[in-house]
Amino acid sequence: MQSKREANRADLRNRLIEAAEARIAADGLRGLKARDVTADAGCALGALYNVVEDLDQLIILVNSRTLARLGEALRASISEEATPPEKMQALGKAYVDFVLSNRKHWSAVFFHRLSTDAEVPDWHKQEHAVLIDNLIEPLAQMRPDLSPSALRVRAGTLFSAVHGVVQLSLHGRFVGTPPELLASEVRALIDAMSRGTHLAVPEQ
Amino acid sequence: MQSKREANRADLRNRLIEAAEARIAADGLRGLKARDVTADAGCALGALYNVVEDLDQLIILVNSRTLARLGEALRASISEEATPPEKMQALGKAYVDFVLSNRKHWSAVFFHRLSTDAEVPDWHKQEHAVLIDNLIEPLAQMRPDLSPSALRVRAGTLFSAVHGVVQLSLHGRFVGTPPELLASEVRALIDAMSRGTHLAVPEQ
DNA sequence: AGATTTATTTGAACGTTGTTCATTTTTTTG
DNA sequence: CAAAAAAATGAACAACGTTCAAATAAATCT
Repeated sequence: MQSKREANRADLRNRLIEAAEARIAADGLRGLKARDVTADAGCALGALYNVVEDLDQLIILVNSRTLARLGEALRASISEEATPPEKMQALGKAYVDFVLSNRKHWSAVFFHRLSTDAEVPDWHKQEHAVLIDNLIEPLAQMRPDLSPSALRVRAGTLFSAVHGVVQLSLHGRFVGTPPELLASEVRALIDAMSRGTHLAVPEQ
Repeated sequence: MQSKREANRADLRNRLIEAAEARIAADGLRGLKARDVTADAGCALGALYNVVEDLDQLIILVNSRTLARLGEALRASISEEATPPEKMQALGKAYVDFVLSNRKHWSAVFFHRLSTDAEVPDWHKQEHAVLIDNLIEPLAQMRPDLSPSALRVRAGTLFSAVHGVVQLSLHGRFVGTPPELLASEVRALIDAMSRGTHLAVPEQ
């Protein structure tokens, strides 16, 4: 059997991901050093490259986990009996809450840029869908005129707008919403966009 | 006279800023290397540190120029006789246009993070005010109920929302607005927020 | 103008990165 | 249990940003 090899490999991989996750939580993306994570995971420096392509790919694996956790938080925030506008507000609040209690991890998801040419793998791009998946159903109820594809577009715009407010509030210089007003401004934004976004999305 | 010293100093500083500006335009923030800019500017590697604190500070100086150009583009986009909603739409369009034709420089402004502890100098934080300055007057006309400070907050939120849509459209993975729909989605967003943002901003 | 002091420019050298690869160690196979 | 295959190791490398003693240039003084 070759299961021992595979098991060890998977074990080390997980230890590295967890070490990287902890380092990012503590010191942010910039605080992630190959020598630190390998020391934390209890392996040699070079071992990292047996189990993972790159430091970049290790970051992607951590971001993948973060997106999964965020997706779960968003999904859990909507109760079946809420009205569509209530669901949207719940999602907005859940997003803000998640960001506030996972700031470094959230920054890693949205600030990480690949070093050189390399492209973000497709499977990881797809994982970002959790950011808008839960928006589509309530939005569809409020906008029966929109086609499924137009709905996806508008949901993406809605998320992006909320995300922008959150991001500049925490990372922006001077122009962002003051953090103590973040929650209420996001509420106002979602309110405005839920009620007021009645311009059509051009098809095709 | 000691003007020759000062002149040379200022000269080199400008050459370095321009070299850095060109490198950022070509290769982005990650493509900015001390050895490259000093070679481009025609000085020794160490000379950079006589004239500028840091590579980070050099980036800030480039970003400062970018913000000035952006501010000018925004100011120029509003015609005196336009209605407040028209002014807002003009600002939104001007922002999108500027980003599209200055992508790398714009990314540098919003993605640059200082390496270590150091804080962004206050004068540079203040420069970001150009992003919302032109929004306040039309917004004030549409929302006479808001106090000056509430107006600033709401203008910041409005800008942040538009900025988020633009950013995730260009840099986002999968969830952002498709670039070909960016202009129309920003229009819809501004329309919604201009007409619909009627929730109060809590004072203090 | 020439000598002296003062300031600046220089690039070799340092410390810290991510990544590689010959060698050693471990695991699997015969 | 020996031979073959795979994986783990950490020294070495290249590419960074940054520093600093030495060299060069500018300003000041007699």
